[in-house]
Amino acid sequence: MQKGGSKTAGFTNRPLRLESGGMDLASTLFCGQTFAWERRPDGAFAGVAGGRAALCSQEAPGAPLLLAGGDGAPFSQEDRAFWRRYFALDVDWETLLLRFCADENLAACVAHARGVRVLRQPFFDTLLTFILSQNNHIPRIHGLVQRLREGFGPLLPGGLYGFPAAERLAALEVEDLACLRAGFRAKYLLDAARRVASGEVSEQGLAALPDDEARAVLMRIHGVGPKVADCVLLYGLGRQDVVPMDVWMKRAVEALFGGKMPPVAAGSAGIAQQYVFCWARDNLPRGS
DNA sequence: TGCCAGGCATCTA
DNA sequence: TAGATGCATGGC
Repeated sequence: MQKGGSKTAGFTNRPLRLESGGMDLASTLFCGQTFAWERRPDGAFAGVAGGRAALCSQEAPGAPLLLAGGDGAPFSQEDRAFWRRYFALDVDWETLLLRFCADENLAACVAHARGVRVLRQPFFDTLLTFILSQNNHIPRIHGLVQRLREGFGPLLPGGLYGFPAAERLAALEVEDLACLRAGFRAKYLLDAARRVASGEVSEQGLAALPDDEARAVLMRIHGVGPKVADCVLLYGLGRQDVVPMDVWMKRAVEALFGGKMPPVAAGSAGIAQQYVFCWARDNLPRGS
């Protein structure tokens, strides 16, 4: 993105500047917690969240974020509040990281990925994404999410497609999703959409429940097990004390901590796991 | 060309 | 109730 006014195709309005609080934008967007962003040739990142599209760039890790929207209008206060919340810019990360660094091994993970932040993603977007992630490669998850958005999501200003609404998906049949090439996951998407569209599962309802009960409600959805439920709780509902243990995290925890995580500050175990994950992905050989 | 992926549902003993 | 197996597809 060019300074002083984005001219990147489709994103034409005046950039919104947000202090990043030490965030490394590229690491954050590509550490495996979201599949809704793509890097453009000019180095900026185009992505969608909650029915909004944005082009986001950063001069260097830790520098302010510059966001451009696609409708040509200035960002509203509501937009500003949305993106600040999405990027978790209201969190005191330095204090949190200091707490993590009380443990020697976890400190090594934090040092490896200090600029990674846990995003606050929209609930339904996150649910769809992690249903698609099961038993899948990260590159393929990207492709599935992209086909889902482009096939069934709304066209947003800037030329990107948002995630489809639950009501839109709920009206479809499995055959309608054949274009996704999602395999057995297609019926899981529809079951999730129908339960959300009917109100049986809602962000507000889950927010009112303790972790265990919220997890149980999510696992009523066909295709949602403990791992997907925990990822939705962590990334989509801001339950930062849940601990999603995927393969790489498990390997890293075994390699670093002898099979169990060190004690971390209450309310932040999930975030600590994200740092462990980044370390594992970059330090452990595939298939180990 | 074959293995296997950031799981889960279903079957079977 | 725990362990084994199948699932669709495509990256590597």
